[in-house]
Amino acid sequence: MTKEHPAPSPASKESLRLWLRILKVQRMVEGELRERFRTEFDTTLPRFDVMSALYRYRDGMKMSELSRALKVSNGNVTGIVDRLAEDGLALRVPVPGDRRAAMVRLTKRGIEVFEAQAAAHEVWVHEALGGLEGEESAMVARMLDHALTEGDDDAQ
Amino acid sequence: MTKEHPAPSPASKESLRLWLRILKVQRMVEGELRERFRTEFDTTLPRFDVMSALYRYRDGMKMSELSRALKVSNGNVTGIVDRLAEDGLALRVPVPGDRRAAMVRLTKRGIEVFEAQAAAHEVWVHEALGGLEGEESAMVARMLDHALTEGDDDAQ
DNA sequence: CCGGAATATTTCAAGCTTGAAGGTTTAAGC
DNA sequence: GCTTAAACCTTCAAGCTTGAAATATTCCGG
Repeated sequence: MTKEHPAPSPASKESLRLWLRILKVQRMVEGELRERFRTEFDTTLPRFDVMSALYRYRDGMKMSELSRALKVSNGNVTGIVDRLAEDGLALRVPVPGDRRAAMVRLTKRGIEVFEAQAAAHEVWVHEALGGLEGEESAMVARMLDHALTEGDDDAQ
Repeated sequence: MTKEHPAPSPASKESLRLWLRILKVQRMVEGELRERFRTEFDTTLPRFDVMSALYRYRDGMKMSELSRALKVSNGNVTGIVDRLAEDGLALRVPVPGDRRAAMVRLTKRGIEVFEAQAAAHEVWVHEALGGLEGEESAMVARMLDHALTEGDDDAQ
């Protein structure tokens, strides 16, 4: 019996399989969340992400801080904040000592709206990912972190 | 079936943490891949995805099959295939018995180009996710699958 | 054969995303 | 003080994405 394994199935194949799995889960969950946010709150995931950051930093963030925190481009944040401001959920406040910068913060209504959305979001995520028991869930999270320790330079 | 509801530190928090971890890995890897595809092949991930499907189905796919396989909207595929066709990488072929439908397939050059891209893609993914040894990688993949068995109806 | 339902695809508006370019304002070196 | 660099933000073009509406074609019951 010749033990002739076809193509030594290199480690890169295993990584590829993992990557496709991650992508599949991500797309499925994100699709679910997008649909829910759209129909139940008439909003989008990017808006929720921005509001989430602003909720954590109640005193406000500069546009640049926001884009760094969310790891999206500068120009991207501009448009999203524009729309949040139009809807009265966020607000641009001039920075006293610096006429270039602007602080962004949630309005009172923005805070209320976000809290409702965040509660629903947590439930939705759990519904989508509930297939893992607490211990497994934590383990997967840990291993995922470990997966990109190589080549990752700004862990958070 | 397994309906637990621990009050203090609910399981949903654990799911949320896992979700954020998945998102972080996905964004990091996808960002890396996008940058590489852009600079080294002057293409995009969505284009690569479409070509990948067409490479698997050498005889061609209908637009609707394509959008179902990639799990993206109908209208989405139209634009991507348009651009691939403009670049001479893909081709629309009329279906004999049905004047509504069109088969899409890679051109000879499309096949060559895709093979080069796919080889690089595999390496890039491994570089990005290489932090896990083969066995761990397989385990995470398995658990991720399990994570959404609840509520998942079209596994593939 | 006719008319409506189903299928296949495109078009469209709105929003997200990036990378690059532009415009201000501030900081730093000399 | 002046000049140059840096920091901050916006604008822009191109592409992706969705959901909904519009076309076109085929299928099917009667």
